[in-house]
Amino acid sequence: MAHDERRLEVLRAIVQDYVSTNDPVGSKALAERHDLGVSPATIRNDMAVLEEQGYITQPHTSAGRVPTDKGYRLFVDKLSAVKPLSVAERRAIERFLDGAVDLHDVLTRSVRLLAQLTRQVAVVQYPTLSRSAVRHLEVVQVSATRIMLILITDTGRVEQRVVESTVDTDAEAVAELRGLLNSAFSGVRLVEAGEKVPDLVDTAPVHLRGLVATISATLLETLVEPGEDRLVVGGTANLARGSALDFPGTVRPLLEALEEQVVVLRLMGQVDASTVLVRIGEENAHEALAGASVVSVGYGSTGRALGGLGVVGPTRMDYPGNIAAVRAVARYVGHLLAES
Amino acid sequence: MAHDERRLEVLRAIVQDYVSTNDPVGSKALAERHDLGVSPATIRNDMAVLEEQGYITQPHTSAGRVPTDKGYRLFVDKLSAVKPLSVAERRAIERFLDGAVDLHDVLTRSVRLLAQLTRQVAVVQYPTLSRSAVRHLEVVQVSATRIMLILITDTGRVEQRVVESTVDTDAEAVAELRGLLNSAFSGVRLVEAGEKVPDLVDTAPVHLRGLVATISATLLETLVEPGEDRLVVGGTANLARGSALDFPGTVRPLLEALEEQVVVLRLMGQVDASTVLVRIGEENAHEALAGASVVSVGYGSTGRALGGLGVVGPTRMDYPGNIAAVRAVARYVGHLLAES
DNA sequence: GCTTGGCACTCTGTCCGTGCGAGTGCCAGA
DNA sequence: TCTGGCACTCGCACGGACAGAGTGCCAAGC
Repeated sequence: MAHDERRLEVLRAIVQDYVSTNDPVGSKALAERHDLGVSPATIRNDMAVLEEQGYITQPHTSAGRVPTDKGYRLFVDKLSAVKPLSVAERRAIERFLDGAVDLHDVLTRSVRLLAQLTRQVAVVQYPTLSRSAVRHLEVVQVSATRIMLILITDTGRVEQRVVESTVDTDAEAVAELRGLLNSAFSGVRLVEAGEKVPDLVDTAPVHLRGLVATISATLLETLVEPGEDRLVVGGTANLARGSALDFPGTVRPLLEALEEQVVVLRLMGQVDASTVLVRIGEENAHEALAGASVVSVGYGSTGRALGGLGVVGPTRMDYPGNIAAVRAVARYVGHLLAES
Repeated sequence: MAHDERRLEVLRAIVQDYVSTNDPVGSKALAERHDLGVSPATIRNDMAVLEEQGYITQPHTSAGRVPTDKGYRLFVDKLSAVKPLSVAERRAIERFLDGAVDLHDVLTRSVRLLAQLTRQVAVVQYPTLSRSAVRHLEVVQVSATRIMLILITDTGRVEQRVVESTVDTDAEAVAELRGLLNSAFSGVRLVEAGEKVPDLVDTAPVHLRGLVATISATLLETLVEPGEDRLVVGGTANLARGSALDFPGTVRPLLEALEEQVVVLRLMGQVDASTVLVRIGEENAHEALAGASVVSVGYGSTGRALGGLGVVGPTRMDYPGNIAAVRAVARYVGHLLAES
């Protein structure tokens, strides 16, 4: 079946040429640029079969062929080798990320780096709160009747809430409360901490019980329904590059989806830290992303993903390169967050 | 000088028509749509003068006239009345912003709201750290040799840094340190707090002196060189609306500038809370913004601006409407931040 | 049976010439 | 000072011609 093999080789060549030139690719050009060992006429026959099978299509008669979503899918699954990053790129990642001072800084730098490496739109999700643990709970008295609760997670995220209290509170009570909360919750996963809140009210020393009761609702809310997960987006300027060619109508729906965040966050919720997920065109099951591909992976040192990151671009993208870049950045971010 | 007056009336009509229709406007259309009381021929004479003075220009012979930057400037300064927001809009602002739980939430909502009201790109600056005061300084022991410093400002911003310590530290010392820092810095402006750091090292109790010395460098850095000011951007999808018409080449440089942030932050540094600043086209003195206008104002309750917010769009924008929207949102954000 | 060269066919993108309409500038008259 | 009229200038849309790219098919060769 040298037959089938060559046909796949033709598909690979089509994808590679189309990705790099952005022109529908014809049989003659293929024969010239690749050593397929056969004439254009033979390639034409193969192309006819590939088209019938749905891997490629022609925009119009007398134009070259263009891969379909299905064609890219086959390419990604079977035809593309992992493209390792160059030493220089690897070093650039380290240099770029090493100066980060806190979580926000790490994520901002990552998103820029990723956008630069791939020349696509990059997205990085904040570490999911539901998978994080409490590092510290801080209580600050803002005024006589207002208390601020600050949650710091093991990944460095900070969430804050202000609680109105009907009773006056003194500094000593605040200190006690702080101790109470931290001995109860430090190191505990957020979900589990949430479950423990009712217990806390019951077991608190009598003189603190009122205070604990007052803050418990807000505390619970902070722990179990923490502000929606956030997303850092970068490199949107890359959308304005070949837009007319890459995105049929306009980039507007895509920009809207990126700002809406919720769509992308749903995608990011599906990643795990070991395998890179590639969603091509219609596979995205969301209209705004139908013309786009998403390459994403989870980051996190221990195997469980703390969050996801990835790139969004036209289906006509350099999959091997983007997969490699996304994986490399994710790995490095994972290391960084494990350290801090 | 009824002369000059009518001529200005003509300019105003041109700006209004051009903003709403996006077509170069001719003398005939002008005479029809506005009650200027004179014939198209007269208007043509006025237009010739306006063109000579540099207020309007024609894209090519036999096209209508289009306002120049100078024309918009005159319109903004002299010809446009403040357009008060409708009650419904005012109520929408309140409804939209009232549910915010923390600073990030306030700013994110504001930027969305502003983008929606103006149909332009909206930007909101985080409260400038240099103008904020310390609300609370928190010290958390992360491990035996690592301490995390957390700065909470009176505007609700949170900055965090990890300090490596060579000496082991116990919980009691941390608590003492926390007390020391807060009694020294609570309520003090960041800049001034930074100046007090050396004193602190000298006056600290002997048993804490080593610890204080260890953290003082990081503390100083956190107080006086706090992470660059941040910007929240929203509504970039609005750039993809009439782009071909509004922005000559492409929106790419503009998107890049918005992501770079530094250019926009510099603009925001110039605002104050009382007057709305309008920069039109070339006035922006930055290439990427040369084809755009920026409407910005500071927010903050007390008169001193905590930060800036505004919109960026094509020079062909609804100035009165955008000015009103920007001012209204800034006022409301100021109230919200003063409360919390 | 697979491959190849040749050939006719189809379609797009481009160039050019034409006609139309919008809008102007100028001038003479009110 | 305003107004109506008129000639003039362009840009743009339309349509036909043309070149070029690429295909599909067929008959011949290995």
